[in-house]
Amino acid sequence: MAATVSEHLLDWYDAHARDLPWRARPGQPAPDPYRVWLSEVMLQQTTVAAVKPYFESFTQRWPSVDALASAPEEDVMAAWAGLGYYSRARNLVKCARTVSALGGFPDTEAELRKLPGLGDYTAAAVAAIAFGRRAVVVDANVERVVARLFAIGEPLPGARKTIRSRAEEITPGTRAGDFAQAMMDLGATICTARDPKCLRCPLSSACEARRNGDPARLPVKAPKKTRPVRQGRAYWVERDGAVWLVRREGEGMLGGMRALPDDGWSARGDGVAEHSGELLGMVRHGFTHFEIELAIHAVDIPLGDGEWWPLDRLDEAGLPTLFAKAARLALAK
DNA sequence: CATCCGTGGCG
DNA sequence: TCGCCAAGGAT
Repeated sequence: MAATVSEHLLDWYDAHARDLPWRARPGQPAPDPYRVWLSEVMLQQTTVAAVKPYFESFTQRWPSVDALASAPEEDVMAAWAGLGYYSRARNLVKCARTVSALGGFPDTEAELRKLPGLGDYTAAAVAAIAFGRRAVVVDANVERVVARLFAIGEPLPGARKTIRSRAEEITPGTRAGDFAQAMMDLGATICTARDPKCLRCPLSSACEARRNGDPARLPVKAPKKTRPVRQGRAYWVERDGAVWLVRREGEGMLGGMRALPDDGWSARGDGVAEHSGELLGMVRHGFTHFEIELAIHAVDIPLGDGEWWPLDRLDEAGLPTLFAKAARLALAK
């Protein structure tokens, strides 16, 4: 019966696969491992719609892993600005340089897993999609589909072991890459979190949750904590058509990204001393585990270690969204 | 195992 | 309007 699930799903995929820029077109040879890897990293916790324009610009600017490996890190960080989870961009550069030095991507799941930024999911996905390996690819889509297919009521994250074992059982020996992408397409378009479209699902007849009557209930998740609201200040220092920008250090919040000087609200210990100046306005922004209310103050003297950035090229600075909002506010005054 | 780490869209 | 959610990884 396990074979039946993958066969139904692959048939459905052959007819309904989404046409995505990182996928090989029908008739083309296997997809370029560089493009598979790049897309998989960009897609970590990020929607297809958000990734598309970044994937296009990255592959145009850096067509190969060697090209990316040769790029200055700050150029890559700036190009990543707005996509979020900036440790991905830091690891992207590290990984590209490692792979370039190796002469290419390793072609096994175990070797891929050793590269920076590739965890269990991405190593399995690249091994299966780019190299045709049989690998068990488990992301949030697969977790949802499998939890419903087998009516696994145990809440996440405790259910992960059970889900992985069920996913292993239905993963076919060949076309594991297509199978993985089919599961993700199914999860993204049919077996969605809020409103599963069971009437169009190729697996509906095998689905235990549907038989039980309430597939949308699964998978069960632990309740989330409410996000606290932090307050902070950022400083707008403008002189001769330029603004003073710093580059945030380290691996923490927005690490490696250009930014306005701030008072250390993100608790990284490298904020500048509190200054007062005209209050230009407030910016509110939500992060994963807290919200920030940022007061934007105009100040006359440059603060901290930074550089003057021409205002007419500010969009090229690569400011993360919080500071892009702050800049928009300041420039509108 | 829990926490940290962005962002934008959707119901 | 707002909580939830997305092709997770590192520590």
